[in-house]
Amino acid sequence: MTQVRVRFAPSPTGFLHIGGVRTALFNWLFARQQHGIFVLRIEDTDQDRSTDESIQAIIEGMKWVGLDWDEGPFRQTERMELYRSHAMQLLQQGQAYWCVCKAEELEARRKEAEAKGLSPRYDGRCRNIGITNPAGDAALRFKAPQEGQIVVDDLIKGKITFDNSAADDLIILRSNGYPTYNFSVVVDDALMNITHVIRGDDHLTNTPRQIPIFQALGFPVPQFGHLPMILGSDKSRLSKRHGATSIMAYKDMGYLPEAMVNYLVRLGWSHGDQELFTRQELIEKFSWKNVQSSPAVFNPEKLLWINAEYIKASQPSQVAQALVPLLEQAGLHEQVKAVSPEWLAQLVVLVKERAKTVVEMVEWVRPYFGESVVLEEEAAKKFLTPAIAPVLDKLLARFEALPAFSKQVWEESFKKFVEEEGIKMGQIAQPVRVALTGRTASPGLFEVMEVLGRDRTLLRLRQGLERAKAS
RNA sequence: GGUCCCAUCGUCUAGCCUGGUCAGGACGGAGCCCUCUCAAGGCUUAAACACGGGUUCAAAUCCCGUUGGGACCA
Repeated sequence: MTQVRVRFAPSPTGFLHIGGVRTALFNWLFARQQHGIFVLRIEDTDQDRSTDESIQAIIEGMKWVGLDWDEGPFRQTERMELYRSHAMQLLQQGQAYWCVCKAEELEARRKEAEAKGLSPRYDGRCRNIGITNPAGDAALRFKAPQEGQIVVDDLIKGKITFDNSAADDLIILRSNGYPTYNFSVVVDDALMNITHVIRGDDHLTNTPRQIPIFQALGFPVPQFGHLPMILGSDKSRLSKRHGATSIMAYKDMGYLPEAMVNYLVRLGWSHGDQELFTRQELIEKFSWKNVQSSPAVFNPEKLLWINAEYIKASQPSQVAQALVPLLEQAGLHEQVKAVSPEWLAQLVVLVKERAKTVVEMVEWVRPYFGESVVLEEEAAKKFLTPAIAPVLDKLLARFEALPAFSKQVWEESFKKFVEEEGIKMGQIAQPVRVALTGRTASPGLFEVMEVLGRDRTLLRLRQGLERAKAS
């Protein structure tokens, strides 16, 4: 068996789109499962729209989601000679011919054909004239087969039959010497020994145009697999109108790369009822058979849920790593520097089941930096009242009598206190919570105390007490 | 316009190949429980086979057609 070789071939005309990531992901999973090769190829023949920043964006995005490639990145602009020489080969073999029809003429004839209800294809005017040395502008056209059928046995969609009578003699080399898309892909896929061409199904109808070119060039025809598109909520092709489409935008919004991968692969692929997969599981369980042939609507809510699942299940230290840059962005640069990675991980554990994104986590985690805490005015007004001051005072005295912090001991002491005072847990919990965190919603009180430590817990309780007396 | 693809809860999907299940799961929604708040968690619930014909004892599943989406060719 020959080794599997697949490729991801984006054009660098903007950021890396999540649809592109999904296509890359399916290629990558298949390559890893088959112990094959994953090639990254940049399709930058459209020089007006291609930029180096976009190439960087593609690389950055691929790295973030952990899709590593084995060969490349290759750039088509560095391979122009290959396209030209293979085009010339076809010319010499009589499988391509010069066409001197002007663009305007073609347009006019196309319109005419359409008006007559014919298909708007090239009429083959130059096909048999045998122009050898075109004087002015000339494009090279491929002599497409005129009869018979092409059957594509698609990995995802199954057998698809195309009638050659509808095939067009497409241009392979423009009059400016640049190859056209359909030609350069074929040359690249052939020369790179790609065995499985996995791409978006917007390329499905290009396939019967490309197969004869492989054959004319004398290369084996690869297998094809066409992935359905990702749609927005209104079932139109996913675009900015539906929200962020750049993969890196999701990083900035606090999504974990593994969560993105898990969500994207489930968009169109399934393994029974399983929703969450480790990367290793994906590699093992992936199969074309279970790839959906119909398009899928991108659902941000489910992505959010998966992200929350990953935040809960990931190594706290790993989440902490993703959290740090966002904390710094939020102006906590100094505070972050002052604490240990272990304490940050502990902090993550404290809030991880409340935050659905790392960005949300920043807000949850804010009160635990610094000595005192900023009290939310409304919370303080409601819970730190003169009425509660005596109770707080007594509780404080009790805690102060405890030499060191122990979650278990402090919790017991607290509960005993509540009992002895004849009050309800709920009556005192909220004032304490507000004193410690400044807010009415927080993790469990004793977990909070543990993260704060004895000194800060006592300090904040004291400050809370002052505030309660003063109001 | 031509060619091709697609069609199960609002959404992602299982089931389709090899007809027989109360059409299953998940997100989201609703309700209940747990509870020091907020979450998380647990339980319950509403919600779908696009339509029409066939084939068959029996069709989401096989066949034909219709409709509706989409892609490509410019």
